[in-house]
Amino acid sequence: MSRGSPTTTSYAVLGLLSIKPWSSYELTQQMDRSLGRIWPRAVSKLYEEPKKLVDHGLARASTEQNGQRTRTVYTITAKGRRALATWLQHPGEGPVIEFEQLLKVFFSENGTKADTLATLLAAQGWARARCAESLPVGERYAEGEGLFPERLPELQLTSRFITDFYLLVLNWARWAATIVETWPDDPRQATYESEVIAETIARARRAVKDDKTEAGETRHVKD
Amino acid sequence: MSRGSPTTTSYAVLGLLSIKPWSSYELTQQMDRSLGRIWPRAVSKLYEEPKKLVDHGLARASTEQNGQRTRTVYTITAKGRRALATWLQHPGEGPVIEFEQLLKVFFSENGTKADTLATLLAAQGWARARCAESLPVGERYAEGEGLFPERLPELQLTSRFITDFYLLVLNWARWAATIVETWPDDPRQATYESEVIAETIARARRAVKDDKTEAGETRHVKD
DNA sequence: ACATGATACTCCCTTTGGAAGTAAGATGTT
DNA sequence: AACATCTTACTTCCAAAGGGAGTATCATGT
Repeated sequence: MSRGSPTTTSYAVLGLLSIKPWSSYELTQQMDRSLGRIWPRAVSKLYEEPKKLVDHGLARASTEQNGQRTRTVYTITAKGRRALATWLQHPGEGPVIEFEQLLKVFFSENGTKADTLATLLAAQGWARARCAESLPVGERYAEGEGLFPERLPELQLTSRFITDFYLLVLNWARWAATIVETWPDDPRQATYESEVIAETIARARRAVKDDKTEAGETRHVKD
Repeated sequence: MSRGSPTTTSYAVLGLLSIKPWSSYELTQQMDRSLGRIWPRAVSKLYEEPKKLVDHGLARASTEQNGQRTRTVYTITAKGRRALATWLQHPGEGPVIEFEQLLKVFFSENGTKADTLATLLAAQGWARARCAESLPVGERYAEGEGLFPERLPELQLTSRFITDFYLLVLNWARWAATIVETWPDDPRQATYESEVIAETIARARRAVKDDKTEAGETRHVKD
């Protein structure tokens, strides 16, 4: 009656258990607040996942009583810690993105200029809302009051990616809106700018060729 | 015997049909080459989707014969075009990202410094490989030879986002590697830099506050 | 006392991923 | 010409996952 082999989601939950024991409700909350930004999972599945970990011997469950209510707390096992370490030995897959607003921009010619502008505005709003959610969390860490401060070496890396991703969405949507503003009302009559294409090609070319340059930090500091 | 209501994937396929009729195999190829970068879908589902469109009256199927082999070609209907236009009237959801390598960085303390560096190197490789795939496509468009050049007003917008996303992954992974290089062998003994946290906060703060600035284009040109 | 929100889950049905498979045509190699 | 390999053109199957709807109990607000 053993369930299928552990998935990446299994390891995500196991990784949280490596920090401390969590109740299943707390796990869903914690995923929603942090990991869900880079590995989003439905709540129902988050309740199932720890049970699978227990089946595999990677975690233990204990039940607590609060009046008529029970709460299940999960704790990582030594086998779980070893499994996590083994999982970390393989680099994992690159990012997968699903961007519905961009999909709509891709098919703009089937709608109106106003549709496209509204979509780009919504993308901007999305990015800002994400940053607005992140800010107080970051500020709490800066004040020395964030959760699990011993994890800040990792958190500084992951939060930088997440924030920059939001900024990418925001800046792209703003830039794209300046272009779509110049479109005629019928998107089918829009024209493109060869310099935009050329700039995009130049950026991709630099990435492919920049194998030898360790300029990452310089670039980031100077932004 | 009507299937469930159209999904975003349905509209993605319908959008491709709005450009021209496609056989189901061609649809899978085209998704793999272009739309799959921002709306990835499994091949098996891509074969199913056009059948659903036909069920809903949004497309028509016709069968062609090639020796003993048949091929099914799908064509959008007028109802399909209207449905697509209606779908475009609603802005859609912001991006969802699943980044397994970043998840592993998040749990670095359970592995070794070398694990983390390998993961960051793999992320760089991923980004470069994606740019290397995109380059010849972009260059073909620059030479005036790309597919569906009448769609270049849209393509210039979407390809910019996609390329900049790859660059984000590449530059972040390089920058993160410079930091992880300074870590001790045991990641649990690593320290963080408060300036990094502060910079991330500053970036998020600017995004939330920059409601009034239309600096998108300037920023992009100056990069 | 009652309403509302939070805690703490479960169930259900649809969508989706991806591996494995089948079949026939086209091209390459000997 | 025979065979191998790749491409075209799909289908099937089972596991993973999404998300809505639901139940029950505690805690807080009015």
